[in-house]
Amino acid sequence: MQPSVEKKALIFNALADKKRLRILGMLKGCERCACDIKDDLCIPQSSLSYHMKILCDSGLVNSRRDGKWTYYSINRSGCLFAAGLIETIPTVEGGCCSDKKETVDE
Amino acid sequence: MQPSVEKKALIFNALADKKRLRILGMLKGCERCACDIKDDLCIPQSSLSYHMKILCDSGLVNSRRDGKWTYYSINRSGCLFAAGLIETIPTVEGGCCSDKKETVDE
DNA sequence: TCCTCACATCCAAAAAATTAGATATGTATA
DNA sequence: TATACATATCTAATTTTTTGGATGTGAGGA
Repeated sequence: MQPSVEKKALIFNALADKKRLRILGMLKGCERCACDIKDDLCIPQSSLSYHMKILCDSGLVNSRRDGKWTYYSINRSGCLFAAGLIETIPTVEGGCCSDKKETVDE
Repeated sequence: MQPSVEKKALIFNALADKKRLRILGMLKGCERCACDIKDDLCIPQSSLSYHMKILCDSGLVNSRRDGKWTYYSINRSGCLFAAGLIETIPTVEGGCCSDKKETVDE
């Protein structure tokens, strides 16, 4: 079953920001702590926290507390889920719009 | 090669809005004219035009003029491209962050 | 040509997202 | 316990996005 438009918007909104896309790029293949990301991006700590919350709430990023530090990493299954949402955009699952033929590409 | 963060943000931003997600849902499998979408969504014509421009500029939707009407449809290759962008979020292509091992899921 | 229709664009107001300093919370260390 | 540190949350200001009426454009039809 497809999630609600609210849930989808939450996920894609997390991806719709240049800073957050850079953060995801920094998390490729490796876990990183907040201060590390903050230094690389040269943004205030409160701003980093704001963006990390959006990324975590979307399910695209995991967070893990270790003592004083918070480590972030890519949530692979969250990313696959999001990719799947886009892949199904062109597909008709239940039979919409009065059984018209599917559109051809260009 | 990966597109710029600006280009990625443009694409995901198009998907990050409830109205635009509903529009994409309406275009599943069939082409629709602007007035048709406007009536279904119950929004002013200028607002619909605004959202359709964002969707077209992102490459997710095609537009076709036929006389007085403009028909919109899903751009399948645009959607596949966008899905691919998400799929590659967890993958390391060039070897980033000092050769650390890739993170495991959860 | 004049008129109407479908749609795009313009513009100012409203709403939402982002920023960054201040403050709060939780953890380790002395 | 007192302190320092890392991060989360709060808050107001700023920026960006969205809205919707007004206007412009281009395509038919009379």
